[in-house]
Amino acid sequence: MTEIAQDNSPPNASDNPVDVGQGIHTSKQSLADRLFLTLRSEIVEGRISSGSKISEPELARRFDASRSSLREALMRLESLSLIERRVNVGARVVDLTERGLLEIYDVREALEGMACRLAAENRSEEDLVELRQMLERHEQQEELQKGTAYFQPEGDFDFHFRIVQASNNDLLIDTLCNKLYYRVRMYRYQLGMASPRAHRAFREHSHIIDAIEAGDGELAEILMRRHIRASRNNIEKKLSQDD
Amino acid sequence: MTEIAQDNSPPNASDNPVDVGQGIHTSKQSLADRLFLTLRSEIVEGRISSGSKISEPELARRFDASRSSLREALMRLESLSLIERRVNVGARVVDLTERGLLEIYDVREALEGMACRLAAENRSEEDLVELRQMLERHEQQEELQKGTAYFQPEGDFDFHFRIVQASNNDLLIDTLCNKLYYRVRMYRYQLGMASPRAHRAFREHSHIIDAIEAGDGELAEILMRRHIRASRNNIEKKLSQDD
DNA sequence: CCGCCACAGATTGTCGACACTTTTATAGAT
DNA sequence: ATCTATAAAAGTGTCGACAATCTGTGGCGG
Repeated sequence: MTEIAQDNSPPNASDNPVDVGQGIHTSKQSLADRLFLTLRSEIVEGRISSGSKISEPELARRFDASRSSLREALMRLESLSLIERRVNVGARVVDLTERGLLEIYDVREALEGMACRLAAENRSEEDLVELRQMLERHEQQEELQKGTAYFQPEGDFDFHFRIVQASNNDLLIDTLCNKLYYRVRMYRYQLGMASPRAHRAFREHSHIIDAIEAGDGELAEILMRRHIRASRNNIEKKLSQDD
Repeated sequence: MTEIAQDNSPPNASDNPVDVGQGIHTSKQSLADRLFLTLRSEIVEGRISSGSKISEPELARRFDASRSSLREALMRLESLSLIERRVNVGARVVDLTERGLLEIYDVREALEGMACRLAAENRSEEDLVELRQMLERHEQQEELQKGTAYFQPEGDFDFHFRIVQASNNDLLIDTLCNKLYYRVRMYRYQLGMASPRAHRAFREHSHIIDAIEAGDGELAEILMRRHIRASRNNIEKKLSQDD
C-alpha cells in the first residue's frame, strides 16, 4: 500500500507562493482530493506510464481507499485530459503523441499571447516587481551553469506561469495554469526536452517583460507568440530528425 | 420524478451532424452520462437558475437515481465550470457576471482566432463546401426575416462551431466546442443577447470564410479576432448602459 | 489453420448505508 | 433585542456489496 501525500507540491515552480484559484488556504481536502493530487504527480512524472491501463480495484487497494473516492480522483484526472475513460471499459493514461504536443503549442501560442497582452494592459506595480525579480533569479542561475541549462525547463515554466497570472483573467489562468500546464509538464518530463534554446529563450523572456513594462500589449503579444512558436519549431525539427 | 432524456440535443446547432470528440457513435452511455446531459441543458437554459444551491439528495430523488451517479454528473458539470463545489458544503450553479462574460470573450478571441488561422492553413475541400453551404443557409434566413434576426444567435453559434471544427486541432476543438461553448450558451440564454449586429455580423462571417478559402491564415485570424472583439465591445457598451 | 461462439473471470456502473461535517433551530445569557 | 452556545437536522464524503458489462480463454465448426 502506498502512502499518499498530505501536502503535494504546488504547480508553480518558484519560491514565492502564488494562489491558483480555489481561494486562500483550502486546507480542507477530501481523500479524493489527495488521491487526485498523488495520481496527477505520478502520471505527469511518468511513474504511471502513458498508455497504460488503470485498474480501479488495484489502485484502490494500493492506496487503501474505496473505489468511490478513487473514481472521483479518476474523473478529475479525466477532466485534465491526463487519462481517458470509456464506459464499461475503464481508464487509460493518455499517450503522448507528436501531434498532441504540437496541438498544445498552438493553443499555448494563442492563449499565452493573449495573456501577455492583458498583462501589459493591466500591468500592476506588484506584478512588474515580481516579474523583474524572477528574471534576475533566472539570470543568476544561467550565469552559474552556462549552457547546461539544467534548471531552465523549470525556469521557463516559472516564466510562463507568472505572465499568465499577471493577465488578471481568471478563465485564462484556470485554463492554462490549472489544466493545460499539467499536460505540458507531462510532455516535458517524459519526452525530456532540455531546451538548447536556453540563452536565446532568456533574452526573449527579457524582451517580453520589457514590453509588458512599457504597457505595449500589442508588442507583448507578438513577442510571446514568437517565443512559443520558436519553441514549437524547435521541437518539430527535433521530432522529425528522430524518425 | 423527472424523466431524463435518452437522446439529448447535440451541441451543434445546424442540421448536418458533426461528431464532437469521443469517437463515432458512442451510443453506450451510462446513467451518469444521461444525468449529466440533462442537467447541463437545465443549467445552460436557466431552468436551474444560476447561483442556486444544488442538493444531491433532492436531485437524486427527482431523477430516481442514486447519489453516486448523480455525483458523477455533478463532477462533470464542475469540470465545465457550470457549477462550483466546495468540500463538505456542496455545489452551486455558477453565477453569471459581467466580468466572467468579458473574460470569455478574450479567451474566445485568442482561441477562435487561432482556430481560424489553422482552418485557413489546413483547409480541406470538404470543410470549404460545408462552410459555404452554411453561409447560404444563413443568408436565406436573413432574407426571410430582415432585421429581426431571431435565429441569428444560433446561426452565429453555428458559424463559430464549424470554423473551430475545421481547425483540425483536437485540443482546440475540445476546449471550445465541448467546454467553453456551454458557458457561452448559458450567458446567451440567460442574458438573452439578441445581437443588433446581425447584418454586420453576417458580412463579417462572409469575409472570414473568403480568407479561409484563399488560404490566408494571417488575414483569417485577424478578421475573426476583430469579429469577436466587436461583439465584446458591443456587449460591454450595453452592459455599462444598464447600470 | 482460421474464424466464430460460449463460458468463466475480472472490471465497471450503480446502489444503499454509515460517519463526519456543516447548517439550522433552540435555548440561555448579557 | 442581540449575541452566544448547545442540540437537532440535513447534507456531504466514504465505504462495501451487487448487478450489468466487457475481456480473454477454450472448444467447435468450417
